[in-house]
Amino acid sequence: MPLPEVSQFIPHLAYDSVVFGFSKGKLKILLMEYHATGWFALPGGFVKRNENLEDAVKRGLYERTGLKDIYLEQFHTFGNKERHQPEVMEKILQANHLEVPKNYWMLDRFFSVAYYALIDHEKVTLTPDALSDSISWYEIEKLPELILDHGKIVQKALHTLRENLDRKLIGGNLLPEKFTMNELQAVYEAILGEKLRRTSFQRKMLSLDILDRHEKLFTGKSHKAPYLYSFRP
Amino acid sequence: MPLPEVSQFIPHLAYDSVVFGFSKGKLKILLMEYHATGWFALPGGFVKRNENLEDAVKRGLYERTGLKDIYLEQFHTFGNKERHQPEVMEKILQANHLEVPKNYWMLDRFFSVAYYALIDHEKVTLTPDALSDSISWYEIEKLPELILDHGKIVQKALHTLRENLDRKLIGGNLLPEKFTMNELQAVYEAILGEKLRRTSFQRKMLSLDILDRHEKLFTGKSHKAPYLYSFRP
DNA sequence: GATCTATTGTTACACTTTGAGACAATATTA
DNA sequence: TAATATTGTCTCAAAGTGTAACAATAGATC
Repeated sequence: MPLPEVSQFIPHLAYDSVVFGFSKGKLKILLMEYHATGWFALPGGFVKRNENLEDAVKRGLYERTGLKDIYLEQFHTFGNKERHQPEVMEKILQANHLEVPKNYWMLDRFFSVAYYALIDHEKVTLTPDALSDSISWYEIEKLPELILDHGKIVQKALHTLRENLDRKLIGGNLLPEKFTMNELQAVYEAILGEKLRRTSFQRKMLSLDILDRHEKLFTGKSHKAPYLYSFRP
Repeated sequence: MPLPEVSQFIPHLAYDSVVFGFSKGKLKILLMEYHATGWFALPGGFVKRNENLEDAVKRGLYERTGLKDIYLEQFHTFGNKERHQPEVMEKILQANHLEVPKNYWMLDRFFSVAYYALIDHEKVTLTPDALSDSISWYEIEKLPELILDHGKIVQKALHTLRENLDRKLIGGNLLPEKFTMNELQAVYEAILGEKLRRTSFQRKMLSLDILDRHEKLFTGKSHKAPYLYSFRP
């Protein structure tokens, strides 16, 4: 792998993405593990000289998840000078047997525009990039330590997600097309980190008039079968 | 005035600020008018190489308003490539009789991190910067046309301000230390762009338990005098 | 000083929303 | 057929909100 050249990219500017997914009742995010360092980081990248900011994020997400048309929200730009730790990036590059020139642009100070994404856990095809061993799901409750300020970025993403939960149609993006009311409630509970009342939740969701009710889902369990719902287009 | 050198600043990165004030029942923002162009813009600036992003914004606001400890919220970063219109900055510099070198850094593509600020209209001492004729207040309802995407930035700031109105203590930052309930209501109405019910508003504000009630304000008018309130520290 | 006017602070009442639980419906097992 | 677990709906109380009425009062008018 050749070293990226600064002529292709905007210097000093990067993005990081907090990609949320939901499976087995848990809220999870995607993390990358860099080669030979044991270091974990958010999936991020650089913006091309002639590329829209949001398109750069979509490009990065497409390369790593295979998904287009992802639900994306920009939530904060991190610009403290304490973010600048050139030895971190240097070690990551060296661990890939790359010869890092003096004053190489990737070692400069970077400002990072952070986005969160919501995706259907089942639909992704995870592909690590050239610098990393793996990209995979980690429970939001059990994250490893992350490089730089990525831990703070995750916390801020989660906080924003909670604030937006009532105002934007978030639940649907984390579930398949059709889902039961119980599954939707589990998503809300995982995001909020608290239990909700079943009856109140059902009444509230139905009163919002944003769900379509479909056929019942027979799971083979010995009890009443729940209806399937979808978000009204 | 000498041209700023790129060695001092982070290239490709700027900030813009939407500074809200309230007077005579109207919500207003600060705009600068550039020399000899008739062009209006938001107060903005660049980030020094060794400066925190937020400190750069505070520095710019201090230079223009004389205020420190300003209520600041970052709300979005604008990064579309359509923002890049080098002829605009070139004309602004030329109008100041500056010799603009070829490939001068200020003509490059810029990403702008946008903040809104809330200040007490009475406390400011407005000082234009070297490139502008004036900095002054404009009613949010009667803004002139702005350069680049600054009109969109204002709209997004206003939208965010409305969304945050219930969740953050916004009203107090736009008023003097002590104020009447009517003045507070006028701030809310100006931000939301709609009339509110007097009695519901009073009950709601008092029930939040965030206001201290002080002495009455005697204005000389022939009716019951209103109490003064302040936000509880 | 008595009365009038405009505005403020509070209360009353209807209506809506929410919390908490009860209850009926039902898919499968025993 | 009865038992069990879960779902969808309803009930009732508690809390919150829209609306209007009412009482309080600072100054003006007589």
